[in-house]
Amino acid sequence: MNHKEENENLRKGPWTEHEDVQLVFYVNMFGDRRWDFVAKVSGLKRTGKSCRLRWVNYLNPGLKRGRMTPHEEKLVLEYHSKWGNRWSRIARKLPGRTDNEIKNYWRTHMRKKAQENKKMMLSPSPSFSNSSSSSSTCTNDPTADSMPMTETKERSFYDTGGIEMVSARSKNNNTIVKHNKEITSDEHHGIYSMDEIWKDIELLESNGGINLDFDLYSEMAPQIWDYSLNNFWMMDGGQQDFSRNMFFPATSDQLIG
DNA sequence: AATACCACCAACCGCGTATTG
DNA sequence: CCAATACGCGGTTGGTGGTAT
Repeated sequence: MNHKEENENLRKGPWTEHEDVQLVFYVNMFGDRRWDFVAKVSGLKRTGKSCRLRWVNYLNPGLKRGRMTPHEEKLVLEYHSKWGNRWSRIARKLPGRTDNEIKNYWRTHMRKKAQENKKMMLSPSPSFSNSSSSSSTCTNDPTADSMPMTETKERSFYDTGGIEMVSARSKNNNTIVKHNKEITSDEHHGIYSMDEIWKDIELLESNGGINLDFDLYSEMAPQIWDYSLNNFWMMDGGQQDFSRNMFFPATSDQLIG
């Protein structure tokens, strides 16, 4: 198959449960690193990039679900004031939260704040000191309208600096950040270790080997979803012991419901 | 009941960086 | 050292469900 045909066959848009099951299975098999390989070998008509994103933002069992707690909100504000839009870096400080989640949260949160601020500007009140939110005590007010918009590129209204932003924006600094990537316990919190994965694979193999051709959905899915329903995601940050759980997420309905 | 609006979230895209051959 | 490929990050968009009018 040539590249053009491959591209034409690629799926986009929302993931189906079937695809999720398939991806989870193959990530269990091969780990969450070689995404192009996983994408190919799984037979999913998705790019490695898309697979990675789905895993990182949704299927990863270490993820927390539900609303941000006040404490998390505070942390987001705190770290954002330090680092600016370094979402992945901030996410590392909030176990179970993804950069995407934090970014989305910030966007809606800040949009609200910006609107509140505009109102304040239009009808200034003597009682104005800080906006209603419990948490915005950081030195550089993260609300959009306070930010300069006249740089080489127009900035999004919520694109703020943060103390380290100036240096962090330079290429060199970026590299340094990556090389010195802090490996904290946060990063490993709730993540199924490779050892455990390989153990599982060994187990599978010892139980008659792995048959990649079987119909994953019909063969695996019922047990997976049953299991996940009863044991997996716990909403609102209840005690989570992911390491004891297998890797499978709940369906969207279960997550919402 | 219909619709308009808003908030939230999943997913895509482009680009820079890291890795590999 | 260089080019190709893969990965990761940040910005943006589009869909969906809930709420207000």
